[in-house]
Parts: sequence; C-alpha cells; structure tokens
Amino acid sequence: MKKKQTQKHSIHDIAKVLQLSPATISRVLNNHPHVHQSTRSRVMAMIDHMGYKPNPMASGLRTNKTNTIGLIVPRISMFVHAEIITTIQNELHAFGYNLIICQSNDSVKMEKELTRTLYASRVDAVIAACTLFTTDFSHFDILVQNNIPVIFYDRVPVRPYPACIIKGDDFRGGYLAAAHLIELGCRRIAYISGPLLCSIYIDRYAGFKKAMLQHELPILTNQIFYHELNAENARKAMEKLFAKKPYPDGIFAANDVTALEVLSFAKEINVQVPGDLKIVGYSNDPRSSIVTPSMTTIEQFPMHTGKVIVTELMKILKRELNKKDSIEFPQITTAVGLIRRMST
Amino acid sequence: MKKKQTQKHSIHDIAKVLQLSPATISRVLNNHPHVHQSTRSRVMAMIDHMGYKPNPMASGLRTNKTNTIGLIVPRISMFVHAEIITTIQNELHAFGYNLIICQSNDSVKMEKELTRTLYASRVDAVIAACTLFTTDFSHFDILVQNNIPVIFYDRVPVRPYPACIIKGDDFRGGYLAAAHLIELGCRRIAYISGPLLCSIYIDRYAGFKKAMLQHELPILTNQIFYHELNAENARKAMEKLFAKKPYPDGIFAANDVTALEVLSFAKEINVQVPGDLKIVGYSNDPRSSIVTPSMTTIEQFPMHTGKVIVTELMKILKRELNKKDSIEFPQITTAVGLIRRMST
DNA sequence: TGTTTTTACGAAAACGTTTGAGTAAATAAA
DNA sequence: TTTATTTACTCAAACGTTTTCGTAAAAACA
Repeated sequence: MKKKQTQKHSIHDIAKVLQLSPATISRVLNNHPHVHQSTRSRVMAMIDHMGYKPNPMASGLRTNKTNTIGLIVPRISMFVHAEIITTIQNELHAFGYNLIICQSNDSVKMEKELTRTLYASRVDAVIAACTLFTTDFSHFDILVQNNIPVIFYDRVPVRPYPACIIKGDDFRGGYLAAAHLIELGCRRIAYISGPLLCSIYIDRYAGFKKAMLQHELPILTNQIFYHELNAENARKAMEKLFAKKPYPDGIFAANDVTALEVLSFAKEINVQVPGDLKIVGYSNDPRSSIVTPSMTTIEQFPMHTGKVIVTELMKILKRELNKKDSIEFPQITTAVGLIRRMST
Repeated sequence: MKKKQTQKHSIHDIAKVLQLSPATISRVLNNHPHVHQSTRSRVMAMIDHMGYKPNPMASGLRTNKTNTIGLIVPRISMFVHAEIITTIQNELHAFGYNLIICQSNDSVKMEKELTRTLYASRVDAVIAACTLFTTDFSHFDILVQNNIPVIFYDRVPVRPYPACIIKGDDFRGGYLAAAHLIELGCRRIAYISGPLLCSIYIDRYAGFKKAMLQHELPILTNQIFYHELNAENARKAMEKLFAKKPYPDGIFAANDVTALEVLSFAKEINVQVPGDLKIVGYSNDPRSSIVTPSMTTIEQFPMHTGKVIVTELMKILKRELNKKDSIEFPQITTAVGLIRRMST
C-alpha cells in the first residue's frame, strides 16, 4: 500500500490551478449551462487528476439536500423486506442517492424514535413499512409538515394520510388463497391472521371472507385467529384447532412463518398434509419451498415492488424540485400470485 | 394533522430570543464546560420549546465528521449478516451514529464502487464483509490513507492489512464439524467448500483437515469441492459424489444453503439421512432447523459478533479523536459452536 | 459601423455550525 | 488593597459549496 497522503482538495484548489473561479468549477460539477465546452473539459480533467470529490456536507448545507433517503422497516431479516430493500438500494444508487436503513423491530416506540432521527438527519425522503401495531401515524407528521416526502409500503395507513402509498394486493392474495383451498375441496377452512389493526391483514381477511361467502361457506369465529404472527402463537392456534373434532381440512396462514409452524404441528400429530389438511401461506419465504411437503403460498414480487417504490419516489422528488406543489398522493397496488406447491 | 409549519430554526434564532451569542448555544449543545448552569438550562428549555434540531451538515462541514458509518456486506438477506447488521445498527444508534448499509451482491466491481461511494460520502468509518472473490483489498486503501478506519469482519483480508479484523473461529468450526462426523462413525467424509481464495473457507478447510488427519482419515481430492456455495453447485457436487460407489457416509457443507441442497438431493435418490449419510452445515440459517430431518450446523453467534464490532469501532473512533496515532490493529476471533440436530 | 443580445465567467454573500482569541466580571491569592 | 486566576460569555473567522448579480467579451443584428 502506497502511503501517498491523498490530501483533500476543495473547489478552490481546482480553481486556483486552472486560473478560474470556484463558481465555474461548481457550475461544471452541476452541469450548469453557460460554461464553455473547453473549460468544462479542462476542469473535468483536473478534477479527475487531483482525485477531487465534492464535499456533500458543504453542498448539502447550501442546498438543503442530503441525497440520502431514510427507510424504516420492521426487520431486514424478513425475506420480502430484504428483497425490496435490495432493489430499492440498487435503484437509488443508480440515481446517486444513499439509503439509511432503520429497523423498528415492530416496536411503535422505536418507529417513532426513528422518524425523529431521520428528520434530524435531514433525509430528503422517507420510505416506511410500519409496525404491525402502528394505527396512529402522527409521528410522521413532522416529516410531512416539513415537506419531506413519505412513501408507505406494505403496512400502510388505513385512513387517509398525505403520503404516497404502495401496497401489495392483499385483498386478492387473501381471495386467491381461500379460493384455492375451496377449489381443492376444503370445506372447514381456518384462517390464522395478524392483528386486524394492520392494513395488510384487514385486506387479506376481506379477500378470504369474499371467497368464503362466494362459495357459501361459513366463517366460524372459533376457526379464525388474530394475533402477531410468530411460531409460538401459531402453535397455540393449532392446539385449539385440533383440541377436538371436527378438525379443519384447510388452513390459510397469513404469513409463511405461521404456515411452517402449522405444518410442523400437523406432522407431529400425524395429520397428513395435503391429504387430511391443506395449507396455504403468504409471502413465498425461501423456507416455504424447502420444507416437506413444500408450501403453497402467495408470491408478492418484492423486486417489482422495490422498483415501483423508487420510481414513485423519483417522481415526487423531481416535482418537489420544481416547487410545483401539486399535492397528489398516488396510491398504487402491486400484483400478487398464487404459487402452488405440495401442501395443497 | 395540524398544519403548523414547523419552520427550521438555527442556533442564531435560539441565541436571539435568549439574548445570547450563537457560540454559547453551540457550547451547550456540545456539553462544553465554561457555560453557566443556569444559562445551560435556559438554553435547553428553549431548544426543546422551539423544536430545534442541529443541522448535521453544518456541523459536519465544520468538524469534518458525519456521524455516519458505512457498511458493506455481500447480501443483507444472508441470515448471519442480517443478524449482525441488526445488532450493529442498534448499538450504533445508541451512540448517535447512523448506518449506511451497502450490498456488494458478491461482486468485486460493486464492492469497489461502494468503497468509492462511501469515501465520497465522508463516512466516519467503514465496516466491511468482503465478497467471496476479493483477494486484492487495495480499493480500501483510499479509506486507510485518509484516516477513515476500516473494520473487516467475516470475510477478511488473508494477508496483513492495516485495519481491524474480526472473524469467526472458522478453523474451529471446520474442526468441530469434521470431528463430529468422525465421532459418529463416518469414514468417507466429503467436504463442499467455498473457493479457497476467501479467508473463511481457508480456515474451515484447515480445521476440517486437522480433524481428518488427527483421526488418520484420508482426504480424497475427488470428495472435496471448491466453488461458490449455491444450490446449483451443491447439486452438481452431489451428482459427482453419488455417480458411483462407494458413496460418502458424511458430508460437511461449508454453508447451510449447500447443506440443505445436499439433503434434498439425498432424499431424491433415497439415501437415508442420518442413517446412510450424515450432514453438517454452517451458519445456523433458520431454514436448517425446519427442514426434515433438521440440520446439524455450526452456530456463529451473530449478535455477539455485532456487539464486538461496534465495541471495537467505538474504541477506534475515540482514539482517532484523541489523535493518538497508535497504529494498532486488533485482530479478534469470535466463538463458534456445534448445534447437533437430526441430520447426524 | 454601432447597437443589442447572448455567452462565459468572476465576486461575494449566503448556508448553520464550531472554535480560537479576546474580554469583562467574579473570585481567589498575595 | 492590588494582582492573578478563573468563569462565562462574545466576536468573528472558518468549513466548502451554491447562486445571485454584475460585467466583460463575443456574437448577432441593423
């Protein structure tokens, strides 16, 4: 490693060696017109030669832009989110934006703190997938009030909120899952849902309900569960469902972690899947394809969602730039699809 | 939502209403001594009341600190990394640092670009888990030369590099896995390794080798594979291993994705696991516990690793602050452990 | 040719903080 | 009492950009 001390250069240093003013260098860097082609290339060459990098804090101070986007997400280890984040990041990187990823760990308190932190960091925009328990979205007000655009995705505000909203077609997902089970002959279908505070579970439940009603199947309240979707809760639900006959012949679990635990429980009590019991999960977690039998689930196309998010964000930031305060907040629904596997 | 336009305040605004100079406000904010207790509390109260947030760009411009740490990682969806990142982030947040997470997607080209980007963003330090194929670490030179501390973890430079290095005890991991198989009676043990360019695979292989030699077992070159560890390559390896007898009776896979594919292949060709074939994976991916039979694997304690990383980083940043140029680069090895499950 | 318009640049004032130097007032030491 | 020290503050100069305004020179036009 050569120990050449790469000293930091400023716009003034470039200007001095080229007998120009700092203003001209700045104009070159920002692709301003009204700078002669020959000086532009001289400047570019010198910038390259001296290894100059603009100081984002200085320009940020002046322009009030950080070129940084904040992202709040429950947990990056959740597969769908990991995929979405990856896409968002790659896309944003292409546009010259940095991404600060924050995890709320499904805690509302943490989510509140993170919005404050992001506000304090002066990010140019915030992308958020809220916690399961976020029903009051007022901690995002401070961003909206200060004209920091907010994009919600996945878990989004239920009531109107002045922000762009991008959500999966959870209604259709719920419908597809239930219709699939019904089509395969299931008549006693149980549904393990997340808490109905959260947009996605409200919609999935509505879709489920529609399919059931359409086929004139009863929705038995003791076959429907609402709770945070983790393995322990899934197990408790299963214990209740299989406490006495008649057993359900189909279970729709509103996420894959739950579906996997359902399967695991069914195996333990020697209920045959898919023979005696058919199971549908949600999200196409990588685990769902390797388990035996492999799990039928709803695909959410996370990469597509990520792209849509960035596309909308760029539109918003451009419009923000033009100071056209057309306060329109697009609401976009992204597609879902059923992946049929061995559990049905 | 109240539409109260929270106008941005500066240190000057606070100073004016309190009949003080901006310098005093600044000193309060930075806990400088030589400011009277009574004025300190007056200032704090006013800051709170006016909802003032310091502008990080202005202070960053002045102090040349961003309070932001850059992180380069192959993929956040890899479980171990997701866990480590989560811990790092939570710890850093407590210290008032932001984290910019970048994914190299195991591409050296991308990794190079990301180091440049992070350098240009003026992060205070960089934490990096390199790609599988990074053998030349010179793209990190620009950081080191400019006194931006670098901490490598997981996949670390093989040859000396002026940076802090934190790695799992891969030698021990390899040894534990092989010794476990041997202890259970395996005599024809195959090993599916990642490319031997990468520190972790070098060490795991060495550990594997030591256990084999210790028990006077032969290392057959046609039972050892070196390639990027993904499902397709694992399948190819298995096809070769089970092309003709004698079949291996134990397989050590250097990551869990490979181990899972090995298991899946074994099932397909009706080789009984663990009866005919025992399998050990690496990393304790969540999938390894839900597959049937569940997978024996090596635990890396990612949360502990994350904590160690942040602890070391804080030490370095503090020492950096004191301008004590004691150029010591600690090298820390974190523990691993065997998790025995049904595949052995 | 002279006049107007356009082009290519420079000067200088911001942006909001930190910090060294300077200075009154208060306190301690002689 | 005078002198030295400490305390609590102010002043003003940075940090590295961007951007408005101004102005020569060049180009276009009459």
